[in-house]
Amino acid sequence: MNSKTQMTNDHLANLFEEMADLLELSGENAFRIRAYRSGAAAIQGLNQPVQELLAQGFDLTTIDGIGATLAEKSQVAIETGVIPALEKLRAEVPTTLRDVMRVPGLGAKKAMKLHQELGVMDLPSLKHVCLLGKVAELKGFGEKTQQSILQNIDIVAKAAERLPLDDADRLAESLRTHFSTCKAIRRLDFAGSYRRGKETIGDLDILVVSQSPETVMDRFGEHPDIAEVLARGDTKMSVRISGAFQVDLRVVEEACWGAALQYFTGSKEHNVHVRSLAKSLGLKVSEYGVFREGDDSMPIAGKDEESLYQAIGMPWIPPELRENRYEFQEDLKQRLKDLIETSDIRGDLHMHTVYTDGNDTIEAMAQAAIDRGLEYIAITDHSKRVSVARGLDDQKVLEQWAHIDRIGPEYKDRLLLLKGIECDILEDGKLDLSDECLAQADWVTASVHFGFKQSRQEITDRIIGAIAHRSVHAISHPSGRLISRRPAYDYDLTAVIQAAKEYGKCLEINANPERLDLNDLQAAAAAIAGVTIVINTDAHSIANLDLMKYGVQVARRAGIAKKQVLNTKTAKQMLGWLKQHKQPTG
DNA sequence: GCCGTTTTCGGCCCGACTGTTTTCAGTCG
Repeated sequence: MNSKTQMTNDHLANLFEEMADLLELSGENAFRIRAYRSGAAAIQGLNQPVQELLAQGFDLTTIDGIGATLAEKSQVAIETGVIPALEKLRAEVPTTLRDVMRVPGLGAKKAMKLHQELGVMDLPSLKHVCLLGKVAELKGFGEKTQQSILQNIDIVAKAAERLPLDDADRLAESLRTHFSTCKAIRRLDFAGSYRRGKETIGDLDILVVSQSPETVMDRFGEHPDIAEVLARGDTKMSVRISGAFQVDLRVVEEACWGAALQYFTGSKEHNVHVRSLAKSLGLKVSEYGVFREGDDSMPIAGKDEESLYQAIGMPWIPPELRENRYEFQEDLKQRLKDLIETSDIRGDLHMHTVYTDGNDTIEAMAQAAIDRGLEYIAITDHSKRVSVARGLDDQKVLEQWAHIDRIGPEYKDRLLLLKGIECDILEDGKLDLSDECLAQADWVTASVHFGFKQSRQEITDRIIGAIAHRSVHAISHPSGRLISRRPAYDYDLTAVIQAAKEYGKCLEINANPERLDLNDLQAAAAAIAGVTIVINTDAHSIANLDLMKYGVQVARRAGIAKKQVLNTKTAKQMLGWLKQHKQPTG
């Protein structure tokens, strides 16, 4: 990597994660390993690239979890593209052993033992020695371990797959229904990253109150999608459902429901902080409750989450914020008071109809919006460059807007119907429709759908050019990523944010679970800079209008307040905003 | 390796489960 190439925060964090893995394989001190992992997490949690921070002379050691060593290594990594200590480790420990230690049931110690005793280098050579029966002969291993490795080795790659939020919702619903007939259950909820609203879910955690864990686990085992029971104890059971997805069940006593829910909701980093905080107050927090140090007999809190947080001097923290990012900062109380909720949303400013690639008519979308309690929507079909979607040219979009003008009065007092367009930002930086046409729109959101391979500068210039255009109100799905399918194009988000701020334009959180674009960190950066956020479904059908909650979850995770989101305005306020942002023509 | 209204040294969250042990290490979350 040369100095002109960007070193993203993800890339830098990955280097530290690799350091941690290789140190772990080398048998290093566990706390040193943890330091690299939390350093990686801290970097991933930043909403501005480290490269930019360094260029501004920012002191990285002011970041929690980054000390002198990691700051120094970050600087070197960004300047040279490599970390010398990591290069040295790579020469000593095969980096492919990282896959081996990810096989369920194996860890660093066992992976290293397999390497040293049997010459295992990677997953294929691991499979080979298992099939030869050599693993079972190793001290500390056995027949069962060998069998489990063989069973699990092929799902290592698949296990990396994470469920999008809507799929996770469907699975959770199916499980809830499955358990609804189980009378032994007094209380049931989902915890983990699902409850925190992370953009993808790695596994699902179910928490249950019951006097009869046996009955609940038996019922769990009857779910038709279960491929394998991974573990079953007195209170805890783990299964793998079809594919590689894992679901964990934990049965707890009513008295420690809150402590257990808090614990299993995580994040791990949040919990470490909570427990440290407790410890500093002479308390101990576990999934069984809050205890006075040295006295495990009687919990002083933990029946519900509120009491747990109260015991450590904190207000209840919404799950979306539990990432050890902003929730322990001074301004928490104000932040909680203002935090956006799905019920704050009054309009949706990005959706498609049968005019292009949507499934439903304008009238159907309008009625569905009314049914969902929205006060206004903008119809924003594609412009002509998106030919696969039969995008609209000047003439066709004017026809559509005439259609909206005709039917608009029918919805008077029920729904404000805005004439909008999702206008492509072309490869040459121009917009896909004429200025005269765009000037007649109520709402213009601009998007990049093509030319993803252009240079960072070119794409950045295209987006900023659109932001500067007098008819444009917002940029949709600003990064262009599709989760698990396509990375974001290379562009300068910081510059885009600055331009949006300067021109008073909005940046979108696209609520489609495949996009969630901006993501939580990017949205936080935009909001902190003072950019107005708009949360839209990008619906291509009536049903898609229900995706709004996923976009709101992103905003909540970003700590965004109701007032920072454009479409929390009432219809009247929205009209006022549009009038105010109408640029003089000519 | 990080961090500090008890600490610049000496801590670092805590418990369940499995497989291999004969009292526990490793793994997982």
